[in-house]
Amino acid sequence: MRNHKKVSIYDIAKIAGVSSASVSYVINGKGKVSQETKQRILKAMEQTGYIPDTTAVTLSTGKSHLVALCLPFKDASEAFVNNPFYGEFLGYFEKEMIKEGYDIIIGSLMDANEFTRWVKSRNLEGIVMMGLFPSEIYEAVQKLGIAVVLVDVYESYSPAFKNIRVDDKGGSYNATKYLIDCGHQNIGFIGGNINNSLVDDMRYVGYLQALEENHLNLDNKHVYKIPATFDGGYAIAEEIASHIDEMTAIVCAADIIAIGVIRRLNELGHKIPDELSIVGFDDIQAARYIYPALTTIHQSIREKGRLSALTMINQLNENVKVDQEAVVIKTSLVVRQSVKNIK
Amino acid sequence: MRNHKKVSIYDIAKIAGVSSASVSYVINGKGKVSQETKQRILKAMEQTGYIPDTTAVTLSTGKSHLVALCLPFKDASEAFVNNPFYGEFLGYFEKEMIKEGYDIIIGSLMDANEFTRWVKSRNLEGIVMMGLFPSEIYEAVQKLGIAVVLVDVYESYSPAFKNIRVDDKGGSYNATKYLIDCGHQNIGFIGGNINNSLVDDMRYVGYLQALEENHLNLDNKHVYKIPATFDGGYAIAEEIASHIDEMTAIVCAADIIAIGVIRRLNELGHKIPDELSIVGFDDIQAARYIYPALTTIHQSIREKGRLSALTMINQLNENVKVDQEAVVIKTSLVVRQSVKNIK
DNA sequence: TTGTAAGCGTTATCAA
DNA sequence: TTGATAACGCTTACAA
Repeated sequence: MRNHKKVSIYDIAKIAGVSSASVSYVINGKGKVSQETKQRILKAMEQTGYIPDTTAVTLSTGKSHLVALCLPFKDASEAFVNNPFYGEFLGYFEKEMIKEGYDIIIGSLMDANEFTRWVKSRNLEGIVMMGLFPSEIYEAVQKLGIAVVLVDVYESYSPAFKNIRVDDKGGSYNATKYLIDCGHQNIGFIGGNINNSLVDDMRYVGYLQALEENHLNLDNKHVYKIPATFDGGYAIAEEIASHIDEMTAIVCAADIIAIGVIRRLNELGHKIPDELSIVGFDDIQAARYIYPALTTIHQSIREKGRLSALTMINQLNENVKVDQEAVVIKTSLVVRQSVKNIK
Repeated sequence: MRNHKKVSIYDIAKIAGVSSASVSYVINGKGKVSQETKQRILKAMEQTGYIPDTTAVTLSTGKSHLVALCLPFKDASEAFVNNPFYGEFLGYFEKEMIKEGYDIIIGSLMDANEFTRWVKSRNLEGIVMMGLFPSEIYEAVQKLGIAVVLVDVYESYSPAFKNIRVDDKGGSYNATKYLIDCGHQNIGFIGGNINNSLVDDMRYVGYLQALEENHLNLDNKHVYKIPATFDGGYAIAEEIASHIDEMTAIVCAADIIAIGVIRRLNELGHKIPDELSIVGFDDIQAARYIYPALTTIHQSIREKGRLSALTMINQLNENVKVDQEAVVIKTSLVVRQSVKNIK
């Protein structure tokens, strides 16, 4: 059927004049094989251009060296298109996993049954779930009994799940505090529902906390809840514009929102940051693209991806070092041009 | 070893009181199985929650239902981070492949040997290669004898490779023609090296052709070659600025370049499009984010991803319908605000 | 229509 | 230190 029958450990065993077991031993560095036979085997592998078959290994050991990255969208394309964040995360995550010999496949939002079938039929060794899924999915995942890493999730479903998060509250606090330090007193907030998760709430809480600590009033009129998309920001900007005299600054729970707001405000002839200072959260690439460039809270997607991978690998190797409940990634303020000092 | 030994076709065969072959038959809809036994088998599968093991199927049939998307970067993260385009493509491509039961894994730039090993050990059924790879890779791929789809590549390596491209020349022609129709006569060009491939050349050719057909002079002083990145565009903007009186418009071979140029020009206090009209190519999401929003040539990443998948599936099914050399995706002009009519 | 059994490429147990 | 051999879960001649 296939072109040139592939060479198996039997072939190389025959050539080297040994048993297939010995071949397997030298491949895996297990068992004790004399230097001499080892050399013969190695030479045979060389000659024949032997390539081990991962599929057979998987069938035999149950280890597929395959890990899934799951996104809470019906189509993964939805995620990748609307938010470059997912692509970047995938890139960094994959990079680390590949080093350890794992390949990544992408999963999307499916019902619990489908999900279970998929994971089992592929013999996936682990899954990282970004953002919030319906709770029945977590139950299903738990039953699977494989390595799980949750990213950007505050809800706790199982002590077996490892968590990677960003310091959302602290970041938002710092963003708000920065505005206050720049002399702003009337500061609004635009929150989105990022995956419907508590991430957004935490960012709101950070904002609130900064206001309180500085004895500033919260004016609920100036707190907006919208979809965390460019279009969401674009749309709410009209409303913002009509209240623009009542605030001097606004904090956005996501860059993509801020970008939409700024875009529309520009269109409406408002000057940023002269008429309104704006800070974002995330520091996506596009934050640099716009004018004025967006002052924002940087979260390292690289770190997120890398730590997710390391946490995963730790579990896969079953030599879990630290059993910490969650890894929290620090944020930092990136000052660009969307905030005016009005002191 | 594993929790609860998984149920195999033997288990369900026993329960149903038939042979494992019959079970396999009903799973695959092959062979003739009487309605009666079929029902018994189905019931047993139901009861036990049977889930077929893809790994075993692969080992037995050689079909892994796994396809690779390969990116010409050392780290795939490089691609995903610098250019949201790759993530979007992945999303759309994957969506179609999943419908047909294939999962996708990501490949990067490796040497030919590594590449071959990877593909063979995973029993990949096909690969799509986006952009230009070193030629030894193509030789290696050809030897593999699996389904191959080349995206955005003009060089032809093998008649066995299917090609998906965008009408780069035509798009660029239209962009330039649009400027001319708006009254522009002195039109510059900024080209990047997109994967070092001929894509960029084609876009240049389209620009040239429009100039020629309209008896406009090409002034080589106003043709720039830079890296196709935001920073590339940002950097060249100073130079552009110093010649801004000599041109009224400029066409950029990629949106991301145009965005960098506009960003810097804004910073330098130049008014776009009053002082300089700019058109891009690609229509990435960020083209809408900036102000003024970028007038550009739209290429449908969705179509690209979809057609790549369909072409791949066609080959995998070995019922290749049309043996066309290449699929060319049409482009369209998206008029936004970065071009001024000066007639 | 159904069953038997070999084969896919490994690993790993148990003897030798 | 080595070699037979069963096992992993499925497909598929071939025989019944």
